[in-house]
This record gives sequence, structure tokens and C-alpha cells, in this order.
Amino acid sequence: MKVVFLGTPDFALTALKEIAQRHEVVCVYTRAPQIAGRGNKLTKSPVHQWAEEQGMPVRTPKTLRTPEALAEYQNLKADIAVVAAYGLILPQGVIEAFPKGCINIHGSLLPRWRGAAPIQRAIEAGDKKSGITIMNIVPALDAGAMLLKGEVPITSETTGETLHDALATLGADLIVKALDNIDELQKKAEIQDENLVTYATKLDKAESKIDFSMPAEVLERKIRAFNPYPAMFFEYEGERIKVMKAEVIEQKGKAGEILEGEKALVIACKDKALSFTELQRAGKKKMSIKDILNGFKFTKKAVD
RNA sequence: CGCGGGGUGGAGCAGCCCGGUAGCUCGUCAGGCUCAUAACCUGAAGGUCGGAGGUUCAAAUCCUUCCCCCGCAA
Repeated sequence: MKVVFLGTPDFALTALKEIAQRHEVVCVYTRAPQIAGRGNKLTKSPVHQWAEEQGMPVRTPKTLRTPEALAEYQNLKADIAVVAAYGLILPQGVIEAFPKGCINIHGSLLPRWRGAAPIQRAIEAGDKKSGITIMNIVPALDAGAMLLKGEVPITSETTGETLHDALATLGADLIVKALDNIDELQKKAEIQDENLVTYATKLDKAESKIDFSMPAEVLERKIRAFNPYPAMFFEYEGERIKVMKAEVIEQKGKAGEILEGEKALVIACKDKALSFTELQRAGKKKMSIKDILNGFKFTKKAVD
């Protein structure tokens, strides 16, 4: 089939690579290069970079709402469009441009977790499973009929990173299956049950500062969910320390109090306490608590 | 030229401002002790101090330049 692919980050790239092996990708749409990173350099998206290396045509319109952009799009004469974390709202004209429609790879088991950060929110909420839903794009946010689903378990070891990677792989797998059986799947597309809808609001930096007055279990889930990005952190002596991994332990103290800072790092939360096992100090790499404590002790009584 | 931290035996750090025979915590190896421990004792191996120039009697330490890693902001 002739496929138009619209996507931006690594999550989308994993799918694009798989699709490109079996179908003709006639054009790739991705977010325009952004000023990003240290040095504020203009940076192309992962999808952009790879597609260009493969010699695929790449387009980076700032919007698809202009008549010119829309016309260019519709002139592609593809069979179907695949969207994966593209980052732009698609107008009706784009959704309906091709005969076999416009389908999306979403990182949750819809209708649970519609929205921007389904992967992290599922872990944060303590869900026991997550997954991928392949669905039709409709104007309303992630509300289209569902074509295909796949599940991935969430364990006590699952982090934002591991789940992201697992879902990216599963998404690539399912989108290929969906393309293979698109006509059949469309016939039995399943409408989402509006009663079960939840929304995964986008990640906000403000929520990544650890509030030790919250229960330890909640914080532990947030830490896993936000690892590696945006990463939960606390401040010690004015220094920002990211927390990549922690364990809940049965110790009590005043919220934010450092119960142990030399042989381990244990900080009291609302009820129990967190024992931190992997941290990243500002300017340093991620390190196990053991490595950090070899050259640095937490001698203060509390975090800032 | 967005702001900033850092590259020192296998790991994490100190030393650098005020040049002068490389230190701490841990790991490793050998031996000892113990019912046992994130335990202890004894000994050992292991470093061109990121690279290249320069200043100096002497550079991890001062100067120039290059490479690499990371935090913030976007």
C-alpha cells in the first residue's frame, strides 16, 4: 500500500521503520526542526532524520490548515495515512484525504488514557497493564473507533522508559498487522465506551518536584513513571537531584526528613519512607546510590 | 556564540585558587578472624591525573587549543 506517515519522536520512528519494510511510504510528515538542546541548535526530529537518510520525501509544514498545505497533502494519492505522535492537530480534510482512512497508534488501552502522556499516567495511576490501540482518527481527541489492541503488563519494575520502549515495539507490530487487514478491521471497528474514558494530561515540570508530604507509594510510582523524563527530583543544599529509582520502606519521620544519609539515602514521606537507589546529581551521570555514597554523604537533616 | 557543572588506578570523589615525589571511600586479588553481618584485621596489584601544545629547575595544579560527558533553560 501507499502510506503517508505522520509522526515525530522515537516512538513514531519505531513504527515507521517497520512500515517502510512492507509498504511504500510516499511521504513523511513531521514537526519542523526546533531550537533545542544544549547550545540551542536547530534539531530535526528523529523521524525527520531517519526518513531523510532513507531518501524519503519529508515535509514539515507548521500547520495543515492552509489550503496550500491541504492540497499538497491530498495530491499524494496514498491509500492510507498513519499517525503516531505527530504533534499537530489534523483538520477534517486531512483525515478524509485517502480511501482507506487515517489511523493512529496510541499508547494506551483506549478509552482509558486519551491524551498526551498515556504511558506515564498509566504507571503513575498504578495500572496493572497498558497497551497499544490502533484506531481511526476523528476530530475529537483520541476518540475514534478502535481497530486493534495489544496489551503489555506493568510491573513494579516498569518505568516510563521500559514501557515506552515496549509500547513502541508493540505499536510497530500492530500497525503492520492493521495495515495488512485494514478492510476487515474497519468493518468491525469498535466504538469507545465514553463511560470509561480517562484523560492523560501532559507532563508538567511543576509536578516533578517531589512533595514528601505525599504517601511513599504514590511517589514511588511517580518516580518510575517519570523515569527518565521529566524525572522526579528533590533539592538538597540548593542542588537539584533527580531520582531515577526508589523503594518504599517501613520507616517513619517528618516529611522530607533525612532518616539515613551515609550508608543509604532514606527520606521520610507522609506515612512510610523512600530509600533511593538510583540518582542523578546536577552535572553528573545517573548513578547507583552505592556509587554516589562512595564520594558524597547526605549529612543535612532534611531536603529543601 | 543561551546559562552552568565535570573528565584523577575498575567505581564514586578530594587535591587545582596558594606549582614540588597522587589521597579518601569502595571494588578486586591473597591471607586471617567470625555461628553470623551493608562486619572486621593484614597485605597486594592497579594511575601517561581526557588529548595536543606552551610557561617553569619542576605542572593534576598556571596559559592556549581540541575532544568527550552531564544539569538548566527552550
